[in-house]
Order: sequence, then C-alpha cells, then structure tokens
Amino acid sequence: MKKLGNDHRTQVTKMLIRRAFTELLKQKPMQSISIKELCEKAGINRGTFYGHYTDIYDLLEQLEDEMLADFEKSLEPLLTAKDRNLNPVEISTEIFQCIKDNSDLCTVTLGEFGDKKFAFKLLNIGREKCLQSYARYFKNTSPKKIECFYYFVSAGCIGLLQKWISDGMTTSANEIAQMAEGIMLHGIGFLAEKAGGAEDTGETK
Amino acid sequence: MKKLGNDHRTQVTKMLIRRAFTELLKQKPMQSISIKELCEKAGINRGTFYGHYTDIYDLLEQLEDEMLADFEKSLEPLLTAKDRNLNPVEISTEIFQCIKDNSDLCTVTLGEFGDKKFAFKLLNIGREKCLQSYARYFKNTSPKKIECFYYFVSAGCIGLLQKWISDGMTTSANEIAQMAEGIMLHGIGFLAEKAGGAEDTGETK
DNA sequence: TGATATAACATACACCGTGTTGATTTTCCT
DNA sequence: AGGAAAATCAACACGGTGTATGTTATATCA
Repeated sequence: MKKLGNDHRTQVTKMLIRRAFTELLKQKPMQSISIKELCEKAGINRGTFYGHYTDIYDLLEQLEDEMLADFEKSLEPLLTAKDRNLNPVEISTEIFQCIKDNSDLCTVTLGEFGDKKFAFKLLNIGREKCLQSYARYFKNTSPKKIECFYYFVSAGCIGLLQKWISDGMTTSANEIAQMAEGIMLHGIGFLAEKAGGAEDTGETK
Repeated sequence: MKKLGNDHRTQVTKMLIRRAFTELLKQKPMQSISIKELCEKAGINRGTFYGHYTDIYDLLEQLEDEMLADFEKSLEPLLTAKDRNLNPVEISTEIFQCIKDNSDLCTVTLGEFGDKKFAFKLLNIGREKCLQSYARYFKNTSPKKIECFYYFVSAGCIGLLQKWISDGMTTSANEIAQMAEGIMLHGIGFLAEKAGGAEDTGETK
C-alpha cells in the first residue's frame, strides 16, 4: 500500500469503493466481504484497492474517520459558543441529525456488526465538555461514580441510537435527543413525566 | 458437519477446543483466528473440529448459548419466587457474578470484538419481568417511551459492565449492581446521592 | 467381556482469497 | 504537449478452507 495523492482519479475510485461497500453491507456482515468481490462490484482492479487500503477493516476505519471529521465540523459552532451555556439537547440533536444524514454508513457502523470503537468515538466528541460540566456541579462526588455514570449514559445513548436506526429513523432527531436527555436527567422518573414533548403514539412526524 | 452425540470423547475435545480458543483470544481478535491454528493449539485434528462446528463464529455462538443456559439456571430461583417481589439489585448482582465466574469467555463476548447479540441476549433474561414491572407502575405512559427507556437502560448496563470488565472486575458484583440501579432510578441525580452503598474508594469487598 | 457403533485421526485434494510484483495503459495537471 | 501519477492487467506463491477418503482408538450395550 503506497501512499497516493489527492488526484481526481483517486476521488472517483474511493467513491466507487464506498458505494460498493455500503451496498454489500446491506446483504452481509463485513466479516464475510472479500476484497475480491468488493472490487468486482465497484468495477475497479483489485490492485487499485491495495493502493488505498490494506484491509476491509482499514477501509471501514477510514470511512468512519471521515464521517467523524464531518460531524465535528458540524458541531463546532455549538461547542465553542462561549457566550452562552452548552445546550445538551441541541448538541445531541445535531449529532443524531448527522447520523441520519449518513445513514448508509451509520446503519452499519452502529448496527449489528459495527465495531464498538466507532460508537464511542462518536460520543467522545462532546465527552470532555460533559465531564467538565458534571465535575463542576458535583464537586464532592467520587471520580469513580462520575466515570461510571458517564459510561452508563454513553452506552445508553448508543443503545437508544441503535434502536432508532433499526426502526428506520422515522422519528425526528430532536425527539430522540429529548428522550435521551429525559432519561439521563430523571432515570425511571422519565416514564412518569407528563407529555414532555416526546409524546405520544400519535404520528406527529 | 455431521451431528455428533454426547459421547465422553466429544466432551473432552470440546473442552480442549474451548481452552485453546479462550487462550488465543487473549492474544488476538477472533476475526484473525484460523481454524487451523486453533486445532493445532488444542492438539486435535482439524477434521474433528468440523465435526462439531462449521465455523469459528459458530463455535463462539455455541459457547455463548451454553453460558446463557447456565446463567438462566442460576437466576431461576430469583425470578420464580412468587411469594415476594423481584429484587432488581439481587438479580443484577447475580448476573454480574455469573459473568465474573465466566470471565475468560465474557471478556471476549462482551469486549471490543464481541458481538452485540450476546449482550442483549444476556439482558433479555430478565426482560419481560422488567417490562411487566414498568408497565404496571406507569399505566398511562406510551409504550414507545417505555421501550425507549428499556433500550437505553439495557445498553447502559452493558456499557457499565464493559467498563467493569476492562477494569479487571476488581470491584464486587454487588457494588456494580447498586451503581446500575442508582443510575436507573435517579439519572444524574445519582451523582448527588450521599454514600449510597456503593461508596467509596475503600476496599470493602 | 466381546461385538458394534461412533468419534477422532491421518492424509490428500481441489478451491479460493490474499498480497505482491512488474510491465503497460490511461488520465491528470501545468 | 509532456512528464508524473494512478489505474489496469496478468501472473505468482502462499496459506486457509472445506470435503472425502480410509484407518485407528474408544465408548456403549447386550
């Protein structure tokens, strides 16, 4: 795998690879996708693939990183707004929206066979900010508890996210974000809340 | 892969395979474990492997299912006690303890490269019971919200579990179970609680 | 205990994906 | 237009896979 520049040609082949990859992922888990069939589907030479990636896994990782870079760019304005407090729901909504926009890849990277690293990279975007907030409010709480809470809540959000994805992302990003916040803030008490905005069975898409 | 009976010999080979498998998993992700090397390490013939499993993934799945059966057996007395209410912390503690007892496999099945199916199968053991409880207490909450809550909390528990595992399971199962319950019940309010049982850095195993 | 069934072994085989190489053609960029 | 860089093509050795063969060892049951 020799390094290749940013030629116009490489852009095209990368796009072809990505397209073929996501299509194949609709049919089978990535573990059983061979480089050979990927290249055939993409209509490129197998040697060309090795020019850009070492591996199927390497491919996925690069695609993930590109996405994450995009996400961070979208979130930057929300995270650096120093004049006002961070709005967790706003941030979550933005993230969920980004995922919706990249659903072809995200259904995989966050789905059944996706690697867990990606999911956590995702939530780590706003991690430090969150932890700082927690620490500020709960000064005499042991770091251990804070850490546990963070892990629980991160994983919880991802779980909710996965449910959302497997349901076809029919509800709006904002609604999911509000659910997530509600649960984080109140735990099971969230279920007792009266019509928090994420209500109801009515199809108010 | 022809089906084989429950001979004494098969028990031995299966045990050899399991041992070799878990040892290899300490060194590399299962994706890069070949059947060949597995059999060499186990000291069995490659053809023998195919007599029992079709695949490395098939192997893992069977091992998982065996574990789950064990878990359910351990939990049965807690779940069927009709004379008194279910005690969530007790149940969680029991599950976490089971995992600790099978840490050789669980560090993999729940770890970085484990498949997510297993984690959810795990929490589905007590799923219906939980949902029934929720539904009983929150009669006029939409099923959608309840479902979301369940997914969030399930995933959260698994996340906490994974952190616990990657930390080497040093703290007791009960302590983790109490943390999990605290977060589920109070959300971020959990951080404000004064010395709930799961306190502190003191090693009160 | 001895006969039969069954599992594990040993070996061989064709098949396929991998990763790499070198020569050739096409495309881009200035 | 001309040099540089990327994509193509053909070919290669290598290693794991899955299957089939016959043989040996061991468990099960009458």
